Amino acid sequence: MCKNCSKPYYITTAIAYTSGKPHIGNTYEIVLADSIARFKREQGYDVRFQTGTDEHGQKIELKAEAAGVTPKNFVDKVAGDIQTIWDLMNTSYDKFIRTTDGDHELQVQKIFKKLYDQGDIYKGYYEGLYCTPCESFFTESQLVDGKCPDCGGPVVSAKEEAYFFRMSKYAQKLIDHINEHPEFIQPVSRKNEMMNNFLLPGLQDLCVSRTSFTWGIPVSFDPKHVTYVWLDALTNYITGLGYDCDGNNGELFQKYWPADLHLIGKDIIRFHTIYWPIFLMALDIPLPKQVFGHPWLLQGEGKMSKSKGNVLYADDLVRVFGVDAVRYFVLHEMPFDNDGVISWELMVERMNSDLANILGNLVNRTISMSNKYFGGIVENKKCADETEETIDQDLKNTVLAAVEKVQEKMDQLRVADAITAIFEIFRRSNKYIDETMPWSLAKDEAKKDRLATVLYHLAEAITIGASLLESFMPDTSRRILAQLNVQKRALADMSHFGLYPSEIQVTDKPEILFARLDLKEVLGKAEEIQQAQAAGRKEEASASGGEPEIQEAVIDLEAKPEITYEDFAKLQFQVGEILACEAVKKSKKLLCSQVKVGSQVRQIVSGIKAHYTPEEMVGKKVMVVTNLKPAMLAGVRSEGMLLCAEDGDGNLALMKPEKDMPAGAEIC
RNA sequence: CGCGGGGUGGAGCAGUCUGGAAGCUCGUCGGGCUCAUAACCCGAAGGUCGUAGGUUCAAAUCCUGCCCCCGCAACCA
Repeated sequence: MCKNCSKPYYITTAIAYTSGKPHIGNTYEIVLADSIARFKREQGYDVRFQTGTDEHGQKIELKAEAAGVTPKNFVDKVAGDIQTIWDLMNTSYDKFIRTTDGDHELQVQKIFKKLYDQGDIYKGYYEGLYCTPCESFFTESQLVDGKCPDCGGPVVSAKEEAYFFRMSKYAQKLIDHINEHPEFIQPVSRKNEMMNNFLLPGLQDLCVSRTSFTWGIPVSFDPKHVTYVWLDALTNYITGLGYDCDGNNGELFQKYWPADLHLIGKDIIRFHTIYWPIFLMALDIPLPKQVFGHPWLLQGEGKMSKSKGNVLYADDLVRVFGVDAVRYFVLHEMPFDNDGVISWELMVERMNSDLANILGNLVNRTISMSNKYFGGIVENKKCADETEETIDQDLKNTVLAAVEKVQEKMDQLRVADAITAIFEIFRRSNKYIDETMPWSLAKDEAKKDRLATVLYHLAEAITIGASLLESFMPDTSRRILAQLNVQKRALADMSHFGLYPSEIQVTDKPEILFARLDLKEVLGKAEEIQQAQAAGRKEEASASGGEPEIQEAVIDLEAKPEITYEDFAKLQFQVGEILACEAVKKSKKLLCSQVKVGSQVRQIVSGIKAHYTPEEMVGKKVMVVTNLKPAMLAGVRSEGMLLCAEDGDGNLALMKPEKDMPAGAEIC
């Protein structure tokens, strides 16, 4: 009877990198996955939903060092924070895997060994240009004027021993698979991108080990190497199910693999549609059925950045709007294959218009009328004359059509469209109230049965709508159903309108589901949150006392190591006069100035195009570092550096002498 | 010619693959209603679908050139 019953469905998100707190864009992915997982359960599938954290790598090693803790302590903290946010968002994952889990690490080692033994992984050399003090490799194109882009020091050709995966061996097989399974990469537009840019030109072998850092899973047979990112991270999808390289796979693996859906950000599609399938082929494991690269959620007012203090975090948003409103927002506002926009203004608009007005108010007015006219008893009197019957039928049709449409859209992973379809029910219900005018019926005792019928239809429509809402706004769904005093309607029972039990008593105290918000107040809160961020969440010691002054943003920089006077004396600063200035062609940020310093004129390139026009640069006397080694920027030689002050928003101001001084004057 | 995404009424988007009367939500204006969270319902105004060409009986949709915006990358000396 139930065609999907106990049919397994395995869905995963990408594992979050534990280098810091995830912002709303990261959080979007888990909420999206959750809504799909919940809906699949609703459809009768036996769902397994896995998420987790990616915890290795040099970046974490360095961050932990900077924080003065061990890498393990560092990732324990961040992974905890991430899981807390996932839980706050009410996501129904079954497994939270961490790449530092013992069983994962063990399997990664075994997989590495197996692939090595069968010849897919070979030992070679990572060749490149190496900067010794930075302990980093660079490619030719990364170098700046032939020097290390980080420290400006010399680089030498060097080889680092490393293990590589022979990608080319499986390329044709993968190309065939992708061609034969057009649904494999979603949205389809991404498929061509992968084919044309990576697969067809020929795959390069992938470096899968490193010796330059130690925070990773050691290669069992060559412990100075640690497994490098993708072989470690991607395998979480199988190790989390109890995959065993020796063949003793756990029950979960047998039941749920291959995965039905890997939900990931569009930035890592390449790894999931090329490297991951090839690893699986090498291990002789079936490929996942579908990889969906979702778009990004972008901040309305420019790019999110920590220094601007405008990064949106789920917990901050939840404090202002509530969990379900934030879920609604990210799900609804995110189109299928374009990036979505998020801003405080848009969230307030959605909150007020959709959630408070259309949904919350509908539930509220319906329950209020039931109480007012029938003491809260909802009863289907099945009373309608011919014209009334037409109106009723249209309501029913709309509701049943929405049920169909939601399923159709969810099958295509078009979550935003599915939500829109649910709201069709609520919109139509509001209209139904106007068409039937219950307050008018209530004035005529003879129309009592018709009135009861109208209210019954509303209760039924709302029950179906609220039940559908469970996948997207679980808590709201539960609260509405509780007010109507009914159980959630199963999806399988939604093909008929009118299953709401007759003579039910609804609540006599309708609760406000979503209170309308005042935009100004919300923007005020947003301001507070931004300031808290900008202040680095520092406790403001002098919170009490003192007169409020016009506040200047606090900027605290990470302190650099102390230097000696000798160090300082190596620097030469002079006043320079800008004689001419023009934009550097083919560059977005650079201005090229001719600067008079003493008797010389030197050419200096600066990344200040966003802040100064070439015209206003001319004539300025500014502070110049004159003994900096010349460098090539965007193909233009730069012989020094103009000094600027930079505020927390990235605004720049050139440093000028306080009194007029001749070009060439030493600054000391 | 670095890679990619995009330019549709005031705002945010759909529609483009598979040409055939320009759609949705919000906002604005007007009207209706009063059960309800000043919420709900109806109507209207507002777009030569970035631009210039081309193909076609027909182009937002296909083709070509150009302009602009946004990510990434590279160059923030």
